[in-house]
Amino acid sequence: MNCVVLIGRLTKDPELRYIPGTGKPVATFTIAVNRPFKNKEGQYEADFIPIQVWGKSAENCANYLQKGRQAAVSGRLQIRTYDDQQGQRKWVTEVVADRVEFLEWTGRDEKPSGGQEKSFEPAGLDPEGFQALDDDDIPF
Amino acid sequence: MNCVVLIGRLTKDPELRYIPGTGKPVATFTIAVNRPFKNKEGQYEADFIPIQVWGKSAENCANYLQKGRQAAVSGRLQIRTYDDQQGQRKWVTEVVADRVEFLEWTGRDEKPSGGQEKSFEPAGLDPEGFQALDDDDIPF
Amino acid sequence: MNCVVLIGRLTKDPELRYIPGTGKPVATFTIAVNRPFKNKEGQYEADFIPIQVWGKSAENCANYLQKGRQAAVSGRLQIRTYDDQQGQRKWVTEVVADRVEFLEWTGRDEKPSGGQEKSFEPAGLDPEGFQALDDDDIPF
Amino acid sequence: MNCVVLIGRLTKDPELRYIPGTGKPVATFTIAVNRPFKNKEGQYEADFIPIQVWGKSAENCANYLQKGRQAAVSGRLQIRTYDDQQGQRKWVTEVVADRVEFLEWTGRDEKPSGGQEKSFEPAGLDPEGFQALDDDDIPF
DNA sequence: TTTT
DNA sequence: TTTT
Repeated sequence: MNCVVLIGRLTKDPELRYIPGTGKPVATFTIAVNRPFKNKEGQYEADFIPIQVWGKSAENCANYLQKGRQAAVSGRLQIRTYDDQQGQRKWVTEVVADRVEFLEWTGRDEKPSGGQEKSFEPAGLDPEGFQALDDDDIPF
Repeated sequence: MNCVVLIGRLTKDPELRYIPGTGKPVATFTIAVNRPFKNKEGQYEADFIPIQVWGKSAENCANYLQKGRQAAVSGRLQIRTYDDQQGQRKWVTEVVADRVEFLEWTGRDEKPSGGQEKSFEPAGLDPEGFQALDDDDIPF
Repeated sequence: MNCVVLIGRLTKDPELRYIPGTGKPVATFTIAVNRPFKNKEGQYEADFIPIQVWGKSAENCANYLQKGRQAAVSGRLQIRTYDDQQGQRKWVTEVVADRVEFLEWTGRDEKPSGGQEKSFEPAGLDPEGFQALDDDDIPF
Repeated sequence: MNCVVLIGRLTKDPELRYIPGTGKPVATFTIAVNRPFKNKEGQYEADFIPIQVWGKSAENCANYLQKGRQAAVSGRLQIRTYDDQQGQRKWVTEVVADRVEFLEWTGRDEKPSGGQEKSFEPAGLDPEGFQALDDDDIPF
């Protein structure tokens, strides 16, 4: 059993790539999850948690999410190892999402300046956004 | 282990009561959680899940949540039995929340018509909204 | 978002059925999830939570789980309505599992009486036990 | 919202320390969480996830958990930074547990050799094991 | 090395 | 740098 649920805001726009060979889409981004308590300095802090999403859901994230947007993510914790340029073994902990929900939608904030907006659909209305990911075995 | 995380919209304004004797606040409401797939008729459906919140968090819900608002709830599943007026034993399943986050805030949608708005703070900025509930043993 | 994780013991052996027409397997059982606190009488209580499992995982549950066994279940909360024999509308809350893990194995308690035992594999070693369920739209 | 639920086995005995000054107990250990799918080589792998537990629950873990034991952990993901001996900034991801359940108990496997056993109570029967942690602001 |  |  390995379940994670997070709600937070993107620190940057998602990055979308396609795995060479298979063409499988994968999106990565980081969300800032606010802590529910203050630190010693009386300030709220956040945890910055890297997210990995595969398949059609990855493309939805690339299309509909941007820096600052709020999202809910469910998935599993995964630890990945790699060797850096100096040959040092490194560990990365990330959440492999099986589901991403978009918690803000342009229905509300569209046309602030009359400009053309990205169409923005909540994941809850997008059937393609919900498919399970089954391609976790391809590391970067 | 008994963990539940839900995101949905309130079907009505929360109801706030105070337990006679102890004065302990408790809020109840129902959230509509959209299902991520269509039914046979090609329609999305929702599950309507009753929520129970205790303590200071109950008062925050009563102050900041209203019908239609989006909220994230974490807590535990609880089954409560009672006998109805006809003496029939009934079962109620509900989520006893230990945490409620408010996912929309008037910073964005304030003054749509110039009317006076409820002040609306995200739970993430309200330290009082995060305290753990410790009084789950008082049934209705 | 609708995520549930439970750990408890089966109150009875699972029941396995096959949906007429599709032949889709579905298993149902109830788990007793102990509450982490005492009631007013100083006793621990449990919540008895109905579980529904589909597909190959349903057959695994029927084969490997029995009354008293401990299991971990993850899935989503679902509320189902039906009309009883008296034409009364009834509500049932259940957890539709997308994953069931078996937390005890006969490696430890095998052959208590020398009798023939069900073969018992932990879910963690049974690749078939992990497949996602995709057939949640068939109500009973 | 930041919820994690894991089930796995301890890779080593827990380490228990007391924070200088406050005397607050904190236990740390790593659990191996098996992945539900095989890698390219046809082998199952595991994620090794560091856990941090505070307060009375920390002492319970130190007393009742050992290398190889199975445990269920719920809590939140936290990312901690520190500077190593070379002055390099490092990131550590860990789960701060608010609840640990012990999934095996000596009631079953006691006296394999007639030796004296640690008394072993499941967390579900140990009221002290369930108290909330409120001291997350003390880093190592 | 970050979101609001 | 790991559990069963």
